[in-house]
Amino acid sequence: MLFHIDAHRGRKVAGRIRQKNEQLILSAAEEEFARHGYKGATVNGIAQRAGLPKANVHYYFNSKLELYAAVLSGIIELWDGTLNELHADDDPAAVLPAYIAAKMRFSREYPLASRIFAIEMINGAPNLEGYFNDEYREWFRGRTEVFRAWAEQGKIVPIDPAHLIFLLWSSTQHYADFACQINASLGKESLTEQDYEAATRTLTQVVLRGIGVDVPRPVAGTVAREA
Amino acid sequence: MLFHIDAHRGRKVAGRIRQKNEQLILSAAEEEFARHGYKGATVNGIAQRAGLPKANVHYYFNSKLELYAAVLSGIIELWDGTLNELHADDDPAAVLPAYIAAKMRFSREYPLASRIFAIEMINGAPNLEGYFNDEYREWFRGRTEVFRAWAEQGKIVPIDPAHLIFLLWSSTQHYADFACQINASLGKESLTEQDYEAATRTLTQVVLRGIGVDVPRPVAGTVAREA
DNA sequence: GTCTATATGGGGATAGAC
DNA sequence: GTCTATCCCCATATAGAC
Repeated sequence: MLFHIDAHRGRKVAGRIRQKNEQLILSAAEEEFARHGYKGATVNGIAQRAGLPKANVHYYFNSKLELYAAVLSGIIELWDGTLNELHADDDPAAVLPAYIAAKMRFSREYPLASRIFAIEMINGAPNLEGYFNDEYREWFRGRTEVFRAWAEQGKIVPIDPAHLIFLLWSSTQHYADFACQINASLGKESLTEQDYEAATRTLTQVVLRGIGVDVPRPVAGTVAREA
Repeated sequence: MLFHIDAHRGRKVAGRIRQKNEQLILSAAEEEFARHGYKGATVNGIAQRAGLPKANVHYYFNSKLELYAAVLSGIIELWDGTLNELHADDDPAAVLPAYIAAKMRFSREYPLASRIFAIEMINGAPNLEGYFNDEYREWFRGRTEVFRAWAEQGKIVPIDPAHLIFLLWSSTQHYADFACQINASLGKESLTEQDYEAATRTLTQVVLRGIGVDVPRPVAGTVAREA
């Protein structure tokens, strides 16, 4: 609780340094938490990865738990949203492929976020007390209604919407969370752009066809059968 | 390294006690590792759950890591096998529903095993060095060949077999690993037998239809529309 | 074989110099 | 704002009595 003397110039510089360091720490923490879980990650490891002494981590984030909470809240912000793009009057043949592609892109771009979230779920979400509340349940019910409406309008076959959503979530997140097993199965160090395209295509194909929607022609620009 | 005096009766009793205690510890360890991860679980917690003093855990399993390895190896034994039931000359319409049902049953009966395996994967399988070797890769390739053969015989539509397998794995394991989120979404404490039936049915329906196999009528004995 | 008491190390957190 | 040195707790592991 110190106040600085030279407010105008001092604060600007300090603010910049603070912002930079906090970001450094958050990125390092994300990596460590994803690799070792909450308990397994150490403040020391996070500090080293960030290139800072351990005490600085405690300076910016009072405790390890507080730091974890900050990482987690950043992830939650990223999380929601995508599924909200689907509406009852949409054409599933158009919006579902977009949704699957978005989720796959997410798995590829933010694998660490996906893994931290997954570990949190597996452990019973001990740090997300407030997240799964009545509001969440209502939101989910609203999302299932979209699929139910599609079925009623004959756009898709009658299907249990909740379990279909779970299928979409699991199959896409799998590419981030189980990357290790996937790489081993395919005999690669990591997946290429083409692998992700193949995964997205396969998933889209099975799901759309699976709910009775005609599979659209590949989007212009996608490799079709050159390989 | 003590030897007992009354060998014949003593050994039998000792063996029985040992077996019972080792089983108790393994079960307790499974629970703790699944809830808190490797580092997060404590030998104390495991001992308490098993109803034994901490030192006894070290007596039966020399170190925490050794105990974890024992738990993990039990899981790996359970793991493989199911996918081996599929053969090129099978009828996918018959064996795929059985496979999906078996995986779903596994998720329901051994959720802890599934979660420990999942955490291990997310962390990059640090304790499964030997597992993902050339033999594994070969095994996986063999499994993909089954689907390729089905496609060639016109039993299913042409599809990327590897990604289809990932879809089967992810969507079924999800019910064990993300039970927390699933329960919250459905507004339940835990899923009922009916929920699992609905999940299995939905999954089977989407996948079979998705790869161009006629969805079979519900198996005799299954509740069809009473609810 | 069982259990209490303890050694040892590592990790989170803080004091206090700069 | 930054960083070194240190405190203290807790977890693994073991020694040794019973």
